[in-house]
Amino acid sequence: MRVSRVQAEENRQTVINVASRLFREHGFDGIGLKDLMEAAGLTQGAFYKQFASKEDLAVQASRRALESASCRWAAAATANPPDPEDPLGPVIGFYLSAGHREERTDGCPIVALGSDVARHGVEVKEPFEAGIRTHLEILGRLMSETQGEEFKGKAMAILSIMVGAMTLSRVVNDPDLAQAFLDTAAMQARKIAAVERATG
Amino acid sequence: MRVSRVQAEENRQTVINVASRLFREHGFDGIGLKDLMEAAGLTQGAFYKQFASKEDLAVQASRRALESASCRWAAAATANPPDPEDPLGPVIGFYLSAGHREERTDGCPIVALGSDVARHGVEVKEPFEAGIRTHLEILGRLMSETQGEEFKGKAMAILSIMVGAMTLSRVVNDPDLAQAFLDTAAMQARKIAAVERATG
DNA sequence: ATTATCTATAGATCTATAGATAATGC
DNA sequence: ATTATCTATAGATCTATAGATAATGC
Repeated sequence: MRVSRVQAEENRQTVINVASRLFREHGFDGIGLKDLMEAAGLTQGAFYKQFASKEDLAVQASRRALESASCRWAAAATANPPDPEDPLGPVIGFYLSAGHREERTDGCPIVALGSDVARHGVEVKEPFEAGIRTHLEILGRLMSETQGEEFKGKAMAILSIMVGAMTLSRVVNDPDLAQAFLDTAAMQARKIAAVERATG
Repeated sequence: MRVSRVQAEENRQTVINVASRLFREHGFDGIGLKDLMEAAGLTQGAFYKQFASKEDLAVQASRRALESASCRWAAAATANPPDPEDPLGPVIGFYLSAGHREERTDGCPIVALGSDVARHGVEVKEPFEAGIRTHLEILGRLMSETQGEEFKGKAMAILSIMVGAMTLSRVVNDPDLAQAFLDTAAMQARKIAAVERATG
C-alpha cells in the first residue's frame, strides 16, 4: 500500500490541484474530504498524512488556484504584441468573456471564492493577496508602456471592474443582462486604461 | 405551544430576517437550520411548517437581503440633494467605506453571497437579479439628471466597480491595500459618471 | 378540530483519528 | 524500521420527518 516518496509528493500535488478546482466549483464548505480525496484517486484516510486540516488544504488549494490564474494572465499579456491603442486587449479578451462566465471550475478564484474567503482568516487571505498583487503588476505593466505613474491606481480600478462584472454576470438569470455586464465593463476598463487626452 | 396566526407569520418573518443576516455572515452552507431557528427564538422542529426546504429559505432570505440593500441605496440617493458635480456621492459614501468593508452581516448581499449564488439555481438568482436591476435604476436615476441615454451602460460599469472593489477589499490582509481598492474605485466611478467633456 | 411549535429521532454526512497493511528505504 | 495508504470508526452535525403537546379558531 505504501508508495515511494516521489509518488507520495505527486499524490499530494494531485490533491492540491483537484481541490483548487473543486473548491472553486462547490465552495470550501460545499465539498467534503471524502469526495476531494476520491477525485484525486485516494481514500479519505490518506488525507491527514499530507495535510494538517481541511483549512490547511484550503490555503494550499487557494495558492495553487491563484498561481494558475496569474499564469493565465501573464500568458495572455505576453502572447500578444503590445498595442498602445488597446493595452488591456489580451486580458479583457479571455476574462470578460462568456466562456469564462460559464467556466466556474477553472475560472478566476477571486470570483469563485471571494465571498468564502472574506469569511476566513488571514491564512487563506494571504495567497489571495499575493495573487491579487501579481494580477495588479501584470495590468500595470500593460499600461506603463504608454503612461507614467498613475497606472497603479488604474490597475486597481480595472481589476475591480473585471471582478465585479464577472460576479454580477454570474448571479443573474437573464443572459442578455449577464452579457451586458461583461460588455460595459470591457468598454469602461479600456477607457480607464486609455491615456488622458488633453481636456479642459 | 401553538401560537396565533399573526404570531406565526411574525415568527416566519423573524426567521427570514435572521437568515438574511446569518447567511450573509456564514454563507448558505456555513450555518445550519438548528442555529438559524435558535437565533430566531424557535426550535428546529418548527422549520418545515414554515418553509419547504433550506433552499426555499435561501430564496426568501436572499429576497429580503436584496430588498434591504435596495432600500439603503434608495434612502442614500433621496436623502441628499442632487449634486450635478458629484451625482454618485450619496451611494459611494456608504458603499465604498471602511465601515461597509467590516460590516459583512448587514452589508451588500452581492458581495457577501455572490460566489455562493453563482453555484445555485435559478430560484436563488431570481431575487438577486431583481435587486440588481433596482440598484441599476437608482444609479441611473442619479446620473440621468445630467445626461442622456448613456447612463444605463455607465450604471452597470459603476455597479461592477463597486462590487469588485468591495470583494477585493475583503479578501486581502493588508489594510492599506484594502483601502486603496475602495479609494481608487470611488475615484474611477465618479469619472465614469461624469459627463463627457468636449474632447478630440 | 385544527395547527404552530415542541421533543425526539432517522439516516446521511462531516472532520478527524486509530490501527492494519504492505511497500519503500536504509 | 519506517511510512503512505487503506479500512473502520468515533463523535459531531446536517437536513428532514414523526408524533406529542397545547393553544387557537371555529
